Amino acid sequence: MCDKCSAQNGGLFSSLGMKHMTRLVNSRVPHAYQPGQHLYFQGNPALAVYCIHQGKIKLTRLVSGGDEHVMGTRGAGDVIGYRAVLAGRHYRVSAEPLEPTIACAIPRETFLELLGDNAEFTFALLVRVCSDTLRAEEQIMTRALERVRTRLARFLLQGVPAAQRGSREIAVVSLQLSREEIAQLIDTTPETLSRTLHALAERGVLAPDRHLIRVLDLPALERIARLEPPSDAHNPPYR
Amino acid sequence: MCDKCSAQNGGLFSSLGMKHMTRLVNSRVPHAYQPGQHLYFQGNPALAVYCIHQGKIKLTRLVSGGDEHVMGTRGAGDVIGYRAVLAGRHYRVSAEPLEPTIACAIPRETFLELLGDNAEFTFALLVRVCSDTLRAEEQIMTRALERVRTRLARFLLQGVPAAQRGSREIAVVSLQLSREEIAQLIDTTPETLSRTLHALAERGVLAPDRHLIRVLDLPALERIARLEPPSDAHNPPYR
DNA sequence: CGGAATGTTGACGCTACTCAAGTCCCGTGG
DNA sequence: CCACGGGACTTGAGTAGCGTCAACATTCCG
Repeated sequence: MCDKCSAQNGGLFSSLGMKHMTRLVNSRVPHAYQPGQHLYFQGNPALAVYCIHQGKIKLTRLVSGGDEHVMGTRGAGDVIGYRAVLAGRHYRVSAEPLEPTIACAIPRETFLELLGDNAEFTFALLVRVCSDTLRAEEQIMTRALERVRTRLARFLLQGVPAAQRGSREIAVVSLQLSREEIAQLIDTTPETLSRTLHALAERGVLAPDRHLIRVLDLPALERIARLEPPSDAHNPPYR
Repeated sequence: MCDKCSAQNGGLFSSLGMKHMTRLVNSRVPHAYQPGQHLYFQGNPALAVYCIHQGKIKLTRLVSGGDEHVMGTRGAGDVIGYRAVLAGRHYRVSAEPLEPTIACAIPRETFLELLGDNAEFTFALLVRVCSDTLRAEEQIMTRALERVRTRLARFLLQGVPAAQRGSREIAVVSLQLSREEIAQLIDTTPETLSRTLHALAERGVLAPDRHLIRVLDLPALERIARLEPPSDAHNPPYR
C-alpha cells in the first residue's frame, strides 16, 4: 500500500532507500476514518504525520468568535501535519474526513529519525514544502478574495471529470454532501449558497436538483471560475 | 554584516560552519534599494534569495483585474524568495522596499550548493520554512477575515515602541507613509482608511494629525486589534 | 401521516467599495 | 508676503455583496 502512496503525487517518500522504507512501513499505523471522525484537532500535540491513502480530508481552522474556516482540502497521496510536527508542538488546523478515508499515521519520532538519517529525503521534503505552501497560499488568497459565485464554480468544476473540461457537453456533478457542508467548503452560508445556485440556474448555467447538479453551460461555468474580477462594483448585475 | 543577520531572528545561517559561511559571504551581492525599486517582480525567474539586512519590504501579489494585494511585510533578519528558488522557476510575489533597504542577494547556485553540502543547514531551513509559512498563513487569514478597523489597529500597534505596549501611556506613532500607502498595507482604500481613522478619533482612541498619530487610549487600541470578532452583523454600532 | 431535518426565499442590516465633490496643505511665482 | 494651483486628504451619497433572522417549502423516514 505504501507503494501506491509513494508513486502518487510526486512521491514524497520515493527518495527513501530500502532500509528507511522498511522502517517507515514498520512503524506506520494505518487506519480507516469515517466522516466526522477527526484525524486530529487544532491545538492537539503534533504526534504524527499523516499520509492519505484514499479519501478526502478537510482542513479547518477555528477563528475567534467560535466558527471555523476551511483552509483547504487534501486527498490521496497528500501528506499532512508535517509542518506542525517540524515547527512546533501542536497542530494548527483540524483535519476531518469528508468521506471514508484511509490514512497512515507516521509517528513524529520515526519521521524525525528519517530526516536526521537521510539528507536526500530532507531535501526532497524541503522542496515539497516550498511548493505545497505556495500553492496553499494561493488557495487561501483565492478563497478569501474571490466571490461566492467564483468559489462555487471552482468547487463544481472539481466534480466534473477531467475529460469533459473545456468541452461544451452537459456534465453531471453528483455530490454526496449536504448544502450545509458545501457551504462550509466554499466558506459561505447555506442561504447564500442556495441563492447563488438559483442565480446560476436562472442564467441557464446550472440545473440544480438536490444532490445532482447538471452543468448546462460548462464554458460559462469555467469563465466564472477563472477570470471573474475579484471585486469591482461596476459589474453586470448579480441576480 | 552577516554576523548581524545571522544573529537576528533565529539566525537561519547560524548553522553554517566557517567554510560554508565564507562561501556565502564571497558570493553574496549586497545592495541598497530605494522605495519603489523592486528587489524582484512576480513572474521573474527566481535567481536569488535575499537576506534583508535593514529596512522593510512589502510583498505583493497581482490578482486578475489588475490590482495588487499585499501578502505581508518582511524586515531585518528575514530571508525572502527562497521558496521560489527551491520550488519553481519564478517568484510568486513581488518584493518592494517601503523604506531605504539594504539586502544581500544570494545567488540561487550558491544557495543550492550550501544545501546540497550541509544536511544540518537543510534541516534548519526545513524547520524554518514550516514555521514561517504557518505564520504567513495566519497573517493572510487575518488580513482577509478581519475588518478594516482591526487591521488598522494592528498596523498602528506595530509602530508603538514595544516598551509601551500594555501601558496606558499616550503613544505617538510617526508614519512616513502616505494615506494611500497605509491603505494598501492594510488592504483597503484611502477613503475607508480615512473614515476609520475618523471613527477611532471620535471614540477618543486616536488623534490623527497628518503623519503623526497620537494614540490616546492604548488599551482600547489593543482591544480592537486583538479580540474584535471577525464578523458578526449584530455588533455595537460602527460610527 | 406527522414531525424533524434540510433547503429556499424574503426582509433587512452591515461593511466597505466607487464616484464625486469638497477641503486642506504646501510650495511656487508674482 | 500672499494668492494660486495641484496634490493629498476628507466627506458625502449611493451601491454591491453577503451575512443574519425568520418564515415557508420540501424531503426523509419511521
